Amino acid sequence: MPELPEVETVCRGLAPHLEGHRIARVTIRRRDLRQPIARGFSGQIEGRLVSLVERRAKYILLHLADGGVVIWHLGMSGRAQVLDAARTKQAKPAKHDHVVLLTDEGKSVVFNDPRRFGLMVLATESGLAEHPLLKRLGPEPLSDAFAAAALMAALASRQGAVKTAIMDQSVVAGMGNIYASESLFRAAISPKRKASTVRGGRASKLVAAIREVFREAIIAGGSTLRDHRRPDGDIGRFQNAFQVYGRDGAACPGCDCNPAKSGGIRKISQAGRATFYCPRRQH
DNA sequence: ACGCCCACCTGGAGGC
DNA sequence: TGCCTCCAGGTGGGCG
Repeated sequence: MPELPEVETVCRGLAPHLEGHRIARVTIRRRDLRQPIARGFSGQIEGRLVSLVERRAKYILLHLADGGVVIWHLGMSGRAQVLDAARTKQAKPAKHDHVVLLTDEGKSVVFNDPRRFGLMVLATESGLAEHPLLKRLGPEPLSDAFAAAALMAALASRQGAVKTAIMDQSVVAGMGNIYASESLFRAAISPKRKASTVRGGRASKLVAAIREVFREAIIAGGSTLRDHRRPDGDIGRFQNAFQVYGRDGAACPGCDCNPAKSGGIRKISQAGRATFYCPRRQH
């Protein structure tokens, strides 16, 4: 499920309930996620103060005041839900609720993940940048480090398709399958174009398109196809703004190509993932 | 080093 | 209703 905008939305929803608060108790109902939750995890978290909630790529980082960091990934189907004190008291765990963080205000933060592709591990603040999960991540697309020159350099040696390349987390941190198609559409670049040929004006357009799509999607609270929810339970709205994703057979919103006359949005498969694009508009 | 294929896991949708 | 197949927003290991 979650790509950069969804994870950003989750972080912003969690922050008011966690920052400046202590984690009073940790309940683990299943440890066998993508990486197993370590035996000592609860003991190392309980009683500690959360100083900052932030996102890096598709990871949620819960910084603890005394030097630890919880690295949390939602996988494909993960959700983070905040329950207020009253609901925490009466709530019985739902199916696939794997971890519950109880705060000093009596609220709970619940990690629910049916497919268990997510993970939650404890790292140290000092070793964070070199952590195996984080050390190969590329620049944050909404930061100044993500510029046309940097993107060009990252793509220069790549012989494969640009769509597959920008989904590599070392190229664009936080990119995922939906926003890759949407960004390439906005930049009018074919997803099949060889990555190394995205240079100059095309690279600049792609950088701008990626930034624009992510910014708009964050404002919309992300995209809800099935699983994504804000921590308060609300769904995102950006799925209503998709221009190509999931719209194969429809007319392209950027040109007048008629689906009945072999125009319209096409669906293809690249590296095993669905890609949507308009062959008339994107080159 | 890169690129492709697959596995990991559950559940929803659609066909018969 | 039930069974079967396919598909899904991510990641990384194995292989060529």
